[in-house]
Amino acid sequence: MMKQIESQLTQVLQAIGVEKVEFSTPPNSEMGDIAFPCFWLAKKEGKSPTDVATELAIKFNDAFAKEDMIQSSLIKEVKAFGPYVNFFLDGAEVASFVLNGITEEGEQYGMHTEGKGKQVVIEFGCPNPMKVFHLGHLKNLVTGESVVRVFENAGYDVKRVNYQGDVGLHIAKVLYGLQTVPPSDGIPAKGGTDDGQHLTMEEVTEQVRMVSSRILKERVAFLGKAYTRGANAYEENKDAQKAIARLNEMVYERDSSIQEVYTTGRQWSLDYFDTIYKKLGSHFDRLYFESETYERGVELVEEGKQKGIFVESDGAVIFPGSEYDLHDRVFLNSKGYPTYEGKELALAEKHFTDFTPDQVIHVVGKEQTGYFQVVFKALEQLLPQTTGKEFHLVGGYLQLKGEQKMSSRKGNVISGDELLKEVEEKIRQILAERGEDHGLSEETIQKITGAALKYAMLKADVSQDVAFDMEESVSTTGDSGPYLLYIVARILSILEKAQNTSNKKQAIFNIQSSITPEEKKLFLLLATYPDITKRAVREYDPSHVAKYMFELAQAFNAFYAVCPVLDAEEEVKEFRILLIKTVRDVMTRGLLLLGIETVEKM
RNA sequence: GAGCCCAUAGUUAAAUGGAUAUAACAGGAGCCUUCUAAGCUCUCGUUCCAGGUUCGAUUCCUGGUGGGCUCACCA
Repeated sequence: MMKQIESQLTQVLQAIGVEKVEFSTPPNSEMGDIAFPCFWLAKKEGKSPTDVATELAIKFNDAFAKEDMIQSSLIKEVKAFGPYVNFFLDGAEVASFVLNGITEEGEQYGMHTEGKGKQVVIEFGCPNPMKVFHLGHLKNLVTGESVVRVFENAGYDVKRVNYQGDVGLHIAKVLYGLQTVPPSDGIPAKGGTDDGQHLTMEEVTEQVRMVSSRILKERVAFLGKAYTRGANAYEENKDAQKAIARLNEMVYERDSSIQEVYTTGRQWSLDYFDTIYKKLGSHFDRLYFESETYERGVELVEEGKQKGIFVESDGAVIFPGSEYDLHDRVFLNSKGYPTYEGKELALAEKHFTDFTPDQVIHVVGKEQTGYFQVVFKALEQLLPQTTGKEFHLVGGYLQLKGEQKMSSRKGNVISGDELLKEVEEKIRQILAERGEDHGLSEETIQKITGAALKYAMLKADVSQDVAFDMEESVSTTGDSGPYLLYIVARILSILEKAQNTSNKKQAIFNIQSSITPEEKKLFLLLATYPDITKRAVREYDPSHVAKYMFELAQAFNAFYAVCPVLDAEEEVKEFRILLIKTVRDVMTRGLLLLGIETVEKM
C-alpha cells in the first residue's frame, strides 16, 4: 500500500526531472510524512544536498501552483528540511486511499505471492526424546512456527518437519541412569535397592512397567532424573563410561534386552512433546528420527568414501573440511557408527525424496554454525541436488539472566512446560489483583499465556540472544504479548457496543478533512503492513512483524486516548469504526503470523 | 592457539550508510463520574576504546578490550 503512495510521489518527482527516486520516513510527523533524501542527486550534480533540496522544493511548488504535471491529490504540502524534501500528505486522501486499497485486497492484504509454486521444508523443534524439553527447545519451537507462518503468508508450500535424536549417547545415559536408582526417587524398586545400586535391564524393565501407570509428567521426570544420573556418572567414572558406550551400541544394534525400556521411554517422551506442541499451537507434517537415518547414513558415508569425498583418519571416517577453509569433522566413528554428521546426510536425502524442496531451512542455535557449514559442503559433493538449498537459520540463545548456563546434565534446567506454567500463574495473579471478575474463560487465559511467551521470544531479532528474566521477560505490560491482545480486546469491545447503538443506517463515507494526526498515523502505519511481512520472509525473521505489531498497538492507543469512537458525530463515528475494524484485522492477521491468537475480552 | 558471532540508557531491546539514536521496563511527576488504567501524558538517562573510508558511521574496514560459541570419534 505504501508502495502505491510512493509511486504517486515518484511520478510527481519524475515529472519535475528527478530520475532516481528512493524514499525514507522522517523522524517525526511534524517534519512530514514521506521524505526524499537528496544526497544522491547532490552528488550527481555536484551541489550540496541542502541546496538541491531547497531548489527541488521550489521547483515542485511552482509546478504545483500551475497545476500542470501534478496529478496526486495526496500531496498537501512540500517542504525542504536540510538535505531532504519532505512531503506532507493530505489526511483525508490518505485515509480514503488506504481504506479503499485494503478493502479491495480483503483477506489478501499483507500476503504475497513470491513463494507461489515453491516448496520449503522447515525443520524446527528438535527436542531429544528421553531428555527434558527445555527453554531452548521452547524458543526454537516458537520461532520455527512463526517462520513457517511467515513463509506460508508469502505463498510458499511449507512442510514442517521435526528431527529428533532417539539414538545416541544421551539415550544410553538415560538407560544407565535407570539402572542406578537412589531411594530418594521413591520409585518402588525390586529387591530392596540401596543408594546407587545397579539394576539389571530386566529389573529396569520391571520398574518401567510399574511407572507406566503414573501420570505423564511423572514418567517424564523419572526419565529426566535418570539422564542426570547417567550423564554425571559418565563424567565421573570410567566404568560407567564403558557401560554407557556398550548401552549405546545396544541401542544402535536394537538389542532385544533394552527394547521394552527403550520404546516405552521414547513414547513417553514423544507424548510429552505432543502436549507442548498442542499447547503452543504447533504441529508437524513429518517427524524424523535418528533411528531412521543412521543405517542409511553409514551407507552414504561409505559411498562417499568410494568417491573420495570422505577419508579415513585415525580409524574414523571424516570429511576433510579443512580443504575448503572449514574444519574436519567425523562422520563415522572408529567403531563404524555414524555421528550426528553421518546421520544428517541420510536426513538430507530423505528431505529430498519425501518432498521436493526449493529450500530446506534448519532452525537451529548458533552453536551449530560450524557444524552445518561442514555438513552442507559434504552434501554438495555427495548429493549435488542439495547445493544451495540447505540453509541454517541461526536462532539466538535463550539465556537465563544472572544464572549459570543451564544443562540437563546438571539437572538445573527450567523446562518448557514449567515456564508455561509460570507465565500462566502470573496471569492468574494479575487477574486476581485486579479484583474484577471478567469471567475470562480458561481458553482466554491460555491464549494470553501463549501471547506473553511467544511475543517475548519473537520480538528480538531471530539470531539475537535473548536474556531471559523470569520476572521481566514474559511481562504483561508495555512491550508485551498481552498488551497487543489488549488492543484487540478494546477494539472488539467498542465494536460490540457500536452494534447496539448503531441506527443500522448504511453509512456512505464522505471522508471529511477532519482527520486527526492520530488517525493519519494509523493509516500510514496500516499501509506499511505488506512491506513488513515481505521483509520478514526475505530476512527469515518474524521479529519484524512483532515489532510492527507493537508499533501499531501504540498508535492505536494514542488514537484511542484522544479520538472517541462511539461519542463522535455519526459520520466520524462510522469512519472511525471502519478504521478500527481495519486495525483489528491487521492486528489479528499479524499476530497469527507470530502464532498468537487474539481474545475477545481481557 | 585458530575461526565465527556479539558489544547501544540502570536493564532488555530498535535504528536499507543519513535528519534531534528509538521504545519498553525500572526511577520521578500526573491522568479513571468519559468507548477496558494489562492503558495514556510528562520526566530522568545511551552508541566499549583507538584509528580509517565517507559530504555523513550505531551501521562499513583495521587494530585493541570484554563476552559467547565452535574447533575428531557427543547431539
